[in-house]
Amino acid sequence: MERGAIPLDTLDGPFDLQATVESGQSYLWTRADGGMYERDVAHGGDAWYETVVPPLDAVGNDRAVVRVRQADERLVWESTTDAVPILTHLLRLDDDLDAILGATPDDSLLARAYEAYRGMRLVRDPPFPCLISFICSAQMRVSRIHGMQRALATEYGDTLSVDGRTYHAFPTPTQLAARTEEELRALKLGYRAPYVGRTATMVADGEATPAAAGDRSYEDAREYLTRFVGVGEKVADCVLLFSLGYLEAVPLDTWIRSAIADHYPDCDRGSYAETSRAIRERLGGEYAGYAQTYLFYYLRAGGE
DNA sequence: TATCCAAGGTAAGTT
DNA sequence: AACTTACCTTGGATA
Repeated sequence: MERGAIPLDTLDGPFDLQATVESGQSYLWTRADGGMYERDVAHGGDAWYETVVPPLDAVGNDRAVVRVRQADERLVWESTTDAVPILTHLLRLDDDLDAILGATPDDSLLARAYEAYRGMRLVRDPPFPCLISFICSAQMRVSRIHGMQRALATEYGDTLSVDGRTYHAFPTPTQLAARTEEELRALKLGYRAPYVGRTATMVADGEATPAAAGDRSYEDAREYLTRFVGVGEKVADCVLLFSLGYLEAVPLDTWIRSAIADHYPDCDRGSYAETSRAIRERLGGEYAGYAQTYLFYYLRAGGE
């Protein structure tokens, strides 16, 4: 594998790999020590994280195995190709985090969340795996969502062997579409199994693709994504925020809804669309999704 | 040890 | 359009 390192002082603002990868935005990385979401890694800890990256339109890469760890103020990587453009894309190393956080409103809850997870960035997950991940996320715990994605990759994705280690790529739409509902239920997807199968079939058949939402304005893009089975407004917002770069998207999940009830009650406007507009405005508009993701991670970890 | 419950919601059926 | 209800599974809480 090729090796390299990205000095973190070349970025605009801080970076925290553990917070970025384990905050519940992406379910496509695994920690090499196996402790993902379960055993604590101190912020700034030096665990290896690894993933198989599909070809990305924005990067122009071939499929690649990427391993990365944060140590000594650097992002150290090993990869089957040059990982710098891939990591820059996936982990949003090109964001000016100081400017983004600086542009959000003066708010004591947000300030505590920013302080607790200083350096956490949003991710840019590959669109199809992101879509499937969040279809699986309905009424499910973070660690189990991750387990489902690992099971899908292990069972139905390509197996790669590099330097004596085995990696599993996330299944392609065609690979997933070939599975029956019963097979997917056997992976403990529950009632999400037919959603995953039918959505994979839609993509495999060329009927629609999540990346196609990216050409639209934010609310049109959200509406577009709800054509996929198992995708409502909340899951659509997750795909827009964590894959397609709509940083204004604020997924109204259980945690942000409780934050609205406790801290921004005037933003509860009844319907998803109207509440979404109100909280988006309250969290600063353009980068409201950054604020949402800090709040989600902070509140889920027990912060108040 | 047994039971209960909520987990990053959505689809389908009613009013 | 807004409101109900069913839905798989399981780890952790409660009895």
